[in-house]
Amino acid sequence: MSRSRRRPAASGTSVTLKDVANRAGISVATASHAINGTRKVKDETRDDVFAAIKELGYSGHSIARSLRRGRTAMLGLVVSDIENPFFAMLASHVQRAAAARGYQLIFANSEERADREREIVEAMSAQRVDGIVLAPVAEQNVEFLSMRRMPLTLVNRRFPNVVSPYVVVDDFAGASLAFDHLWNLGHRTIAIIHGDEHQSTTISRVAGIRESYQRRAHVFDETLSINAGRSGDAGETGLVALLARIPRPTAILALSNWSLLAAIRGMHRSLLRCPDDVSLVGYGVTSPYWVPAAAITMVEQPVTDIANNAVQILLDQVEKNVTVEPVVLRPLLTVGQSSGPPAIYRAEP
Amino acid sequence: MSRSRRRPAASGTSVTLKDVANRAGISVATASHAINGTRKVKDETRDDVFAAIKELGYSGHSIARSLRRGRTAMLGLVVSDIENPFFAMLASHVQRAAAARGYQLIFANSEERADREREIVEAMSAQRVDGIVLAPVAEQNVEFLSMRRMPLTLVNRRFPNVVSPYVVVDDFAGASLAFDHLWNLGHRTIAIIHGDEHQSTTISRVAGIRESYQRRAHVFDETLSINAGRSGDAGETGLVALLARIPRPTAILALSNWSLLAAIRGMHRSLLRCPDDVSLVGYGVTSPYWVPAAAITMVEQPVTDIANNAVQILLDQVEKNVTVEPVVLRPLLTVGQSSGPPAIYRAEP
DNA sequence: ATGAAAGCGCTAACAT
DNA sequence: ATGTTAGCGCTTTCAT
Repeated sequence: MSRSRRRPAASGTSVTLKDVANRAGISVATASHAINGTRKVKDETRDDVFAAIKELGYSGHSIARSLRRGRTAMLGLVVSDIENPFFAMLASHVQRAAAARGYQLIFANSEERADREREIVEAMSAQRVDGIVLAPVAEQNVEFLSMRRMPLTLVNRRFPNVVSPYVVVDDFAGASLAFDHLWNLGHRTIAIIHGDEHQSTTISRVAGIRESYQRRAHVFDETLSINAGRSGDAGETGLVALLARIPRPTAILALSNWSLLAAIRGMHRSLLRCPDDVSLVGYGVTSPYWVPAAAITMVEQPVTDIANNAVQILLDQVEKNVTVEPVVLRPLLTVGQSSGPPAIYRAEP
Repeated sequence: MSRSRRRPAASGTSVTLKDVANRAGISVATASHAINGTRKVKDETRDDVFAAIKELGYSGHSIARSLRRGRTAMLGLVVSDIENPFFAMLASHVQRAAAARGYQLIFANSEERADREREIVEAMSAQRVDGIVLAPVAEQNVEFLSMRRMPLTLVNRRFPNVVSPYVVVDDFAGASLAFDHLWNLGHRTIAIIHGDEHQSTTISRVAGIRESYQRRAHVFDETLSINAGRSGDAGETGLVALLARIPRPTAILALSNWSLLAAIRGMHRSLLRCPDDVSLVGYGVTSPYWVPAAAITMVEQPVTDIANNAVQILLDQVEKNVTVEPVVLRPLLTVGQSSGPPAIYRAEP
């Protein structure tokens, strides 16, 4: 006898597994097993189940499944600035990699703010995502997640004092690659524009430049180095001043996406063209809406590899409960049309 | 007596509401009500509950809550190209608006492909999101969601034959705005670059141009119109050809983000500068990594308003079950440094 | 090869 | 003001 005195879920006309089982004339257990392939089911029964599914338009209830299984099949992705083409591309590829392995992606933008990041990781934690890919802002939020045993993979930046799997690019090597390219072309007066000096990426890249000079028994002229930060026009303004010097730097090495933008604008304002007036090498990603491939000589961050590796080692933790090793990827120098020998080697004196 | 013969959820050491209730020496009902404020609880008891929560590090289980309540507090966002700065900004603002109202955001990128879009909406549907903000690709997928009674708000594009709430910008008015600006400066030979001709946005914008000519008893010279599509360099190449014409167009009107990029590249290749050689007006969004505000005269899509309205009318459907009216926003012309009177009005003949 | 039924952790109707 | 408990829809153990 049916009492039905409770009608909590606003389930509407939602069709459940029980409905499917009834329609197929079997038990919910068998229906479940038929769907998931978790145990042998007679072919005929299985066909009945799928027929019923189709007829009723059943589509499963992943919330109920998650509650029972203790897994949500959802991953979190936290980026620090979705308008930065690097993170836009990262989001795109992480989402694709996650989907390919049966996971949905919850996405959020911390806007480089530690408090936003805290809210986000707490919300994702409460939402019981199975793991998080995090482009971290504040060390303390990483610790919060570690404390709660949340499977975690850091990308882009990492913190020396925090043990957590990460996927980064060898920025020291990348900067050296760019420097060697310019040096071998004959450049000796190279302007450097870099991002926020507190970030591990900037530190490694600048260290790479410094070491490249040392290796050649040269001194790194600090006055040729500009901090473009991550917003504002300090980089652009600084570069304009630098390009007005005599003798003028023969090359510009922009060590981040934002720096590259500053460099392009500064050159434009100085009415200089590359590679004729000055060579330009960037560091970051290429994307149609941003810098088209091969237009500018670039140290390319392998964003697809970063995304794939991040998802891979995150799911290794989630599914196999395996302790994973950090991944350090090699950047690649793509020679484009923006760099060439310094003018002095060509025509005029 | 405890039997505990089942240990399904890999819950680890997860602390539940029951633990909190035990610790506070009360029932789970009271604990629940204290947390949610769903009924009167004695102040002292309430304090005990929150003390217990803090001590045990309890953080709720939104999966269980979702199952019981029939709501997930999650919204879906499907964009067609996350690398396009318009959608990157949209994602950022939709996520923020959703978070402000207590909703998490599931995000996905359809890459302009109907089949990807289908997978995505099916997955989100199975995930029981409470509603979806969709930048649609295929009409049929919109119908699929309508059929399943999924609360839905379309953005950017809409389909004439589908009834579904939407938030769009008045593209007809926006194009007229841009045209009037150029016309009033004295331009009469205006090159048009637009996006994919099958999209409703392109159709409205081009119609706006056409009508603007008619209103002035002029004929729209179709040979001045270029289709830049949404990728490739057709726009750039077409523009270079157009700018080689004699007499040269005195202005370029780029009717989409992608068209604007094509225009900038085409001008660059033609060694022309704006506004001195030719005026340029764009249509889309401004963003530091893309086109900085005020650098280029632009019809700006009010992306923050789009996002806020989309979330607003989506949640009106979800929470109030209200039938909502579509929203048509007015675009805004921002005059920047890229447009001025045609050269003929200034110095040379 | 299949079923019966116990919960996953929570909310809320029905108690007191 | 608080407690008891059914049940959201599913997976999975135990039993047949």
